[in-house]
Amino acid sequence: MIVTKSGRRMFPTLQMTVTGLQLHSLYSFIVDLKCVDQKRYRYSFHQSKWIATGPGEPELPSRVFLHPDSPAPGRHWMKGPISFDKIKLTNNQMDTRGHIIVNSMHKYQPQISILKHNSVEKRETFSFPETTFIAVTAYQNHRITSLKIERNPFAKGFREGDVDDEMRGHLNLFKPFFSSISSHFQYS
Amino acid sequence: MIVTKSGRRMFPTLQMTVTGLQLHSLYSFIVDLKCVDQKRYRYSFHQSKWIATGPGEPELPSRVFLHPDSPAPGRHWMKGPISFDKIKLTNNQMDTRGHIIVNSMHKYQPQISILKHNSVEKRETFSFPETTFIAVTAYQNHRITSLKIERNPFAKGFREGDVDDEMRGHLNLFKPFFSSISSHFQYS
DNA sequence: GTGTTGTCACCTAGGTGATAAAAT
DNA sequence: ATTTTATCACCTAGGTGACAACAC
Repeated sequence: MIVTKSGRRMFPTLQMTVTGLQLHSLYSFIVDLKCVDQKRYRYSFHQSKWIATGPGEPELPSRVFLHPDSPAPGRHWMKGPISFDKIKLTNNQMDTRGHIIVNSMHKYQPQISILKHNSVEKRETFSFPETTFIAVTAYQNHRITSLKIERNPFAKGFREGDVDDEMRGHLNLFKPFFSSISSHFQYS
Repeated sequence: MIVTKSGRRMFPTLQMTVTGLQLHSLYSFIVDLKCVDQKRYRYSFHQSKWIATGPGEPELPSRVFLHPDSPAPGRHWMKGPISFDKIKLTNNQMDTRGHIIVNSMHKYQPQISILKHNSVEKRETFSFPETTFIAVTAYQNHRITSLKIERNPFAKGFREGDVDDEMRGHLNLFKPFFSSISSHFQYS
């Protein structure tokens, strides 16, 4: 995942559906990033894979992303997929804009917390392994670059089309969808 | 104010500051448009003014604009000016997008309501005379058109500049501000 | 004649990876 | 040698009034 000083969105977007909430109780949804191991990674071009290369940076002041709809009744959250597309990542430890701070070349696991606003607050935290990533300031793997260019609408300018837009639209019908990672959670 | 089928923002933007709210009580802010008289208007080019010309259209199904921050604690609303820039007006009576429906060539008075979410709900409605307007599908008065072009950033393409942007920036320092109508209310 | 609609060029605002320069 | 930064062209997304065509 690309990380910049001014903050970069995640792509694909973190997204989830949830069932089992109480229709009229208030909930908040919070995302944070857990550094999965205290290791620095480097990409081996020969082996085409990431390799852990020893002790990483110290843990960073942890920031969280509060979903802008929070707090909202269960009814609202269950209307459809909950999208975290406004999350921005930065490697600037002095960031003042509230973005989530990460160390480049480190591996992260997004965590989602559901906060239930009752007389007693209840917090439940969970994560989906399919959403782990390594933060970078420049892509290390050409196939990741291609995937992002193909799937992110904002990178359309880098697509080199032997097919025009209309034809591409038809072709896309046969490709797996990949503009968000959609996970599901059953609240209980 | 221009009105279209698909919905048009208001310009200048409705905006207000409020004091006197309880810091931790929840409030919602609601805007609606009151048809000030059941009259249709036409613009007299000779007299350079609007003239009432008899009975207007029947009252329309009233729609309201709920400020997207609602509900929020008093503390939030008093942090700074509350902007209603997302309001959109339409003349399409079949509108399905939740925009506020108005009749063209009729005069309207925006109303703001503060809803206090307590054990007992309290609603207080008020309006600022400086924000009345007549809805149109095309500008009738050339001086209004000029004002909008001068002040609305999105209309920059229609400014015919004998001065470049940097020079204009300096000149603007001497002009009265007119990109929003900012009113104040003391809650009690 | 009068008012409305759809389309357009021209903007604001901001999200992409490429690239060269800089930092480490 | 490796990683980071700043800038850029090229997009998405959507807000302007002008204007010609249209409806009544």
